[in-house]
Amino acid sequence: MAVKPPTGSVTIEDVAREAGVSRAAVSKVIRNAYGVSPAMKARVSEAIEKLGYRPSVSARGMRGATFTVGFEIPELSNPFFPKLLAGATAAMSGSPYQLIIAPADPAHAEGYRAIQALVDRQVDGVIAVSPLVDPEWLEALAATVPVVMIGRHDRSVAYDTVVGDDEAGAGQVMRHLLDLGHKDIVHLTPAAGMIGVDSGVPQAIRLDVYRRAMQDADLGDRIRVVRTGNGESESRRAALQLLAEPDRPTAVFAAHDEPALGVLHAVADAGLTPAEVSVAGYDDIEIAAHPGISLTTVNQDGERMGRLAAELLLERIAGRSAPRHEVVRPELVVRTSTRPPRPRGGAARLRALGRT
Amino acid sequence: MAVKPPTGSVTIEDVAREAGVSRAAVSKVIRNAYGVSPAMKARVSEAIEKLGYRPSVSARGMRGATFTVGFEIPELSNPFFPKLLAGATAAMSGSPYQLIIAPADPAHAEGYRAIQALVDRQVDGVIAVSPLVDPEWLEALAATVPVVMIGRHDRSVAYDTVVGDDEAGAGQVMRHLLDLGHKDIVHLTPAAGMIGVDSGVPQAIRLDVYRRAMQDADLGDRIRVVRTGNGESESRRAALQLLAEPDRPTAVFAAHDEPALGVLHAVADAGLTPAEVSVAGYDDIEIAAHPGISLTTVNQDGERMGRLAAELLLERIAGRSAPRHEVVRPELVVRTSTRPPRPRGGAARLRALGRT
DNA sequence: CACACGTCGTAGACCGATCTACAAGAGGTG
DNA sequence: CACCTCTTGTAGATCGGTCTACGACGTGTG
Repeated sequence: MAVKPPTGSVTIEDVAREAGVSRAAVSKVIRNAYGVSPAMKARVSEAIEKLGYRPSVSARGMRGATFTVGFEIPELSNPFFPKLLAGATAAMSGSPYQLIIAPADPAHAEGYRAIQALVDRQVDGVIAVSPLVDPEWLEALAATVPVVMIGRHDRSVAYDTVVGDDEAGAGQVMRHLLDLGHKDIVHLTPAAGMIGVDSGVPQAIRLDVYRRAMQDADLGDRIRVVRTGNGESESRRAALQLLAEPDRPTAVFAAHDEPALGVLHAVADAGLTPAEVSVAGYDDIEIAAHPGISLTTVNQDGERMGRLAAELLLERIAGRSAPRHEVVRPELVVRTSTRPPRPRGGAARLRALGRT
Repeated sequence: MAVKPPTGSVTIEDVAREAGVSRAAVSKVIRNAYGVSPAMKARVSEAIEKLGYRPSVSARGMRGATFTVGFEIPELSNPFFPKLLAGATAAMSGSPYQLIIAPADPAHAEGYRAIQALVDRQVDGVIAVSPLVDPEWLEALAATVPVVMIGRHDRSVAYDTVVGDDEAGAGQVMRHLLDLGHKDIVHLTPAAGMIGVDSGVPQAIRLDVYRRAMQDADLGDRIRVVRTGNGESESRRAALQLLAEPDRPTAVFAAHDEPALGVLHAVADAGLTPAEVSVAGYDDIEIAAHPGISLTTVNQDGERMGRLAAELLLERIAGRSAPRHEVVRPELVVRTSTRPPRPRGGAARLRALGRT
């Protein structure tokens, strides 16, 4: 067996008695602090081993560090988030720090509660993915404990950030669609309530880029934004309605891969294929590469983002106070869900003629 | 703002001073224990509110409960596990308990480390999905803290279990494939090292059911088991080799949906479709229902399993000591990735004739 | 030989809560 | 009016570590 079985509650006191030394001595050994003779270290280590002693993190937390970092995350269902976690876990793997994850219960005040729960547990640092929490609140938080935020475009001096270049990523998607010849491009994005007013959440930026790209291509009058929840099923429903309209769009740019999957689903449900309606997403979740899906999307390298966040946090914990803001360059991945638009007959063509 | 900003470190002492009462009084109020007059409660609550006081979980943990339950989980990349978490989070949502998740770092002793980390942090209970940890170790653990294991078929009196009926689920898959007329059915399962010897892990049972079903159908000589890692890419490679063989199987039964996706991927890569090679999985992850995938699989209702596990754990924490073992009934979901086998020419037909 | 110094180990305060035991005061009863 | 009981609040020990201050014990130096 790799590990000793957990033994009821052996305290530092027990170890001290067993080794015939003081509590302080044992404490020194386990922290390998200065002032320990090899002989004593050996005796104490032996006692620890024999009794299966494990220091209580709670007791430790009362004075010093807990060697725990907290990762707050909204919904695990979107496969992009586990990528962040995987990256962070890997980066943390060598360090003495343990990662614990607090899921933000969507039923409760989005993020706040989960982050609070971590802080209450005396974590030595926090990584969070809550784009909606108030900047001032975060500043106050960051004054208490090192904080790294993922996916925020604001630049506080109090906390670090890791974020993808959504401007560039969304720009690439729009250029791609426009280059293919699409003009009726709909943007699918989370409901307004889910995007803070100019909070700089990624979705808000993607939306903005969409609008500007359409304007710049002289398609300002064809701008159309559909709001829907995250998750496949909601977006599928929304897309079904959209596709049933007489002059349906020729392309849909979804703010994330999950809703994009919903749109693809709807396209299939409506008896259509990407040849009729192109679909693009954002994140490049693993399944997007599957031949049955083959979704054009933007790769953000979530693992790298998670790794970066963990590294920044460890630096902060180690003492750095100057803020750092890392931007990860995204990359368009073209697959078969986006194709040139097919010329259509009837109403759409007439409308197009009437306009030009 | 929904929540007060985190204020440095307000202790119970500060609150007591502010309200002009003793520490013990404040403690009583926050635990809403007996012996508090409405007047004092009001004064104290006001002080708590005013100072933004939050009790330290570490300090609490030193004597009593931490109101924290730990969830150990291997790899988040398989979308089935987040389902468990979602269920547990939902079930916990009403209770005063906070869920924290410890990812089992695959680089380190599988599960042990993560579970230990949780116990070190004084959680009031543990839910774990480590099918490989030693039963004796678990018994020792369960003597210390309430434990619920997910996906184990052993029945200890020390800990509760929540598990799918893999016998039934795998049986349904095999019956389905055999009914369709398949004879050359390959089973894809994790490498032997990943399945403990008769530890009763789900994969071992599915494998066993596969073997017996083949025997019972007089296809004992066509039994073929391919070992591969979890994850899409490994199984995809393995499947590509398999499909390149002269007499490739007509159906593949994968022990999980993730490897099943890999097989589907390989089928497409090889220029084939499920009409030539049927594929079945297990778990019914969300994407399986997507028309581009349409994977026949077994629904396990992961959310329900997570919810059950959380409920059992809360019961244990509340004092129950008699063990409970919940079995969730799985259900075959037939989609288009499984179809009747096509008669083939050449070698395969000759071989078949020679046998019969 | 007295003194300073470096090394090793210990005593005890301290962190922030909980919880037991007890005291003070209010109200009821014979 | 003494006595009992019930309610309400407090003092102080306690949990298991960390950390500072200090003492004891060689060793080297003038």
